[in-house]
Amino acid sequence: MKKKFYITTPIYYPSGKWHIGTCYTTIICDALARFKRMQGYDVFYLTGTDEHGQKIQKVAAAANVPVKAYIDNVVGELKKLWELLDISYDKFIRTTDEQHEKAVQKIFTKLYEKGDIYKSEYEGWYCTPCEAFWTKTQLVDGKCPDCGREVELTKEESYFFRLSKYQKKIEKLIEEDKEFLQPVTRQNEMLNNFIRPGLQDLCVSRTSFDWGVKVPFDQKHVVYVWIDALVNYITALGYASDDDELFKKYWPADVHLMGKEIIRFHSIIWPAILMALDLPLPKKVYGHGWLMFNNDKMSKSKGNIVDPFILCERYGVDALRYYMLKEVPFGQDGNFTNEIFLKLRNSDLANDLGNLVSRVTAMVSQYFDGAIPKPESGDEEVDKSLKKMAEELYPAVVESMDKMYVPEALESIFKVIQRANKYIDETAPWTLAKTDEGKVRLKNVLYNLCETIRIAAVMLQPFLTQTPAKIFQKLGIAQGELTEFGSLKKFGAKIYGNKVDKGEQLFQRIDVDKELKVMDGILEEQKKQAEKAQKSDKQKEDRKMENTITIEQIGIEEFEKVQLKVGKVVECAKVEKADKLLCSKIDLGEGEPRTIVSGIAKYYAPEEMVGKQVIVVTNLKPVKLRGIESQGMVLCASDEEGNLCVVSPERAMKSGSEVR
RNA sequence: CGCGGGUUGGAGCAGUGGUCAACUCGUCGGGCUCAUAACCCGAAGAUCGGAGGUUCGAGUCCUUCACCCGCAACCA
Repeated sequence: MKKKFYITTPIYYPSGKWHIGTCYTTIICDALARFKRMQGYDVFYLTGTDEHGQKIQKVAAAANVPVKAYIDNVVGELKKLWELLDISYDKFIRTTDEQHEKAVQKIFTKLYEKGDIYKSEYEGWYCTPCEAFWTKTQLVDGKCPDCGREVELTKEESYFFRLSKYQKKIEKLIEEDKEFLQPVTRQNEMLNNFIRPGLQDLCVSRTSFDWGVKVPFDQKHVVYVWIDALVNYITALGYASDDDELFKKYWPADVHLMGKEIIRFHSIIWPAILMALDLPLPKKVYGHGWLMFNNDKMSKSKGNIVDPFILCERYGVDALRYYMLKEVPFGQDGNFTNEIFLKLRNSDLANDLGNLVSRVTAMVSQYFDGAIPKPESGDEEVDKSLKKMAEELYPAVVESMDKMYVPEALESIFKVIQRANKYIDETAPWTLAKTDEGKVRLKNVLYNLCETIRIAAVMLQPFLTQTPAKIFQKLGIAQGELTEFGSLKKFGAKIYGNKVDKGEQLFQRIDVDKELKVMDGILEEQKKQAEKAQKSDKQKEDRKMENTITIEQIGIEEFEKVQLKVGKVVECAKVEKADKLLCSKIDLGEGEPRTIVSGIAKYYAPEEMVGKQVIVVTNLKPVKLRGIESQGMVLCASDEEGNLCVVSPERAMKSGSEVR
């Protein structure tokens, strides 16, 4: 029986437009999946979308579209994107699939019956600002241990997963199974930051929104993301359904691949859920780095997203796939810039690979009338060296791929391509062609080159989806035995006699400077559109808010409850161990200046604050922030990107002046 | 001292005690003319963040300082 290989991407959240960062994980998984398939594994490659939750509900409401219709549209685009990028997934799961929803309910019920999910009734102390529940023993002086504020006996009942129960087992798992969480640097991060300090039971239901899977035995609750989303990896295989053949066959997963931001959930919560279900754990959770754009985190609001559709249309799918697979050091953050993208496409794909194929096919046409010659004489040293490299390529790539070092695998392949280019210089076919004796030798040379190209093309198939087929076509090779890994064991496939077809260039060279300007133009256009869209979204959202949530109108007497005064900052210092906090002493004309902590350290230096007049809410309940009691609040304006600006009186006023 | 990572030629990076500090891009020079102004060869360019220490010997180990970046915390 074939060995199985089950690989997954995370399920993506369809709250907006898809961009190049979305493609990264998926392309890597695709390359791994294709590689394993070619190796003869029985591969199951899963991807999909996580479609529940409050945010989706809101976004859809803002767009004034029924939730499901909204999602269907976005998911449709995602599927188009995967088609464009030749993603060979075996299943696309949506958490709104009936099978998934039913299975989630069964899983939830099972965990509940087992006692690993319990209802927290009236014994949870809830800190509203922290959105956190605490047990009585966790409270400090009856207050939130996090922020020191009052907590309330919550009226919102919730279901909890007993994550704490699995703490020891999770700790042991990560400490002992070094293969489980990769790269290793994440292991300590998880252990020190999350596991050892103690795992708290996890709230796994909500009543605050209803776009989700209903808790079967308590309809006003909706299953929250942890369970709903994570279990997709098993429900997609039919776990807890009538037909669990796939589950029996493929579980446990061989690799869950994801971005580093969600490692925590996959390495802690997910195994705990599986333990609770008495199921085997995935063999590996691999967190890769992020793809940065011009060294900036990809963000939609900045409008700096490269549209993959445009990139593929202009430069080809393979160029994009190549970039993703080759340029980003695995496990680390990578950078995407248009310039590097274009340069890499030129140097590797056009110059090395494309040009090699071009020059070789040209010579076969010119010297042998288009038929690949059969070698007649023995090998010389150069031949041996070339052949050796070509023959050693497959094992080398396997080794890299087993470690998931995709860039390294591609590097090996391109080493061979470069070696072939060098081989042409060393053998100088154009000189050989001039004499009869040389022509005999020339047969060997050109055959060796064609065969090397064939080998490289076979190896490239998991990574590039268009180019290898084009190369085979140029060499007159039909898809079949000679395009499979099995044909790589020895150099010398029977391709002589094949008619080559020079045809079109594989990759047209690009004038980088010129093209960069074009791309800047496109980006500029996108930015404008993004801004426009944001504005109209905002408007829609605002309108919606008015209709539904309606900000409560207040009378003047309510406003007067808030006491605002002008104050002057007399002292200001950074709060230790806090990035965002400044602690100021503010004179409010009360004799003693007040101590007020504000989250503006990112925008103001302490010395810059001293002497400034600010508006202070003076009758706010004091609150402890990082151990300092803050006796009020400094008013600030903030935009949607979070930029802050303190509000000052337009002219200097006496400290303590009232503001109304 | 919350946890972790980083600081190596113009850029990006490899290198966990011992030959000339590797590779890619860029720069400069040369070769070739089959090919997509491409390909091949060669050269220049690094006191390996600072200081101290261990050692016969350190980019590599230890101490310390500085700066950068994640994660966590924090934003009344």
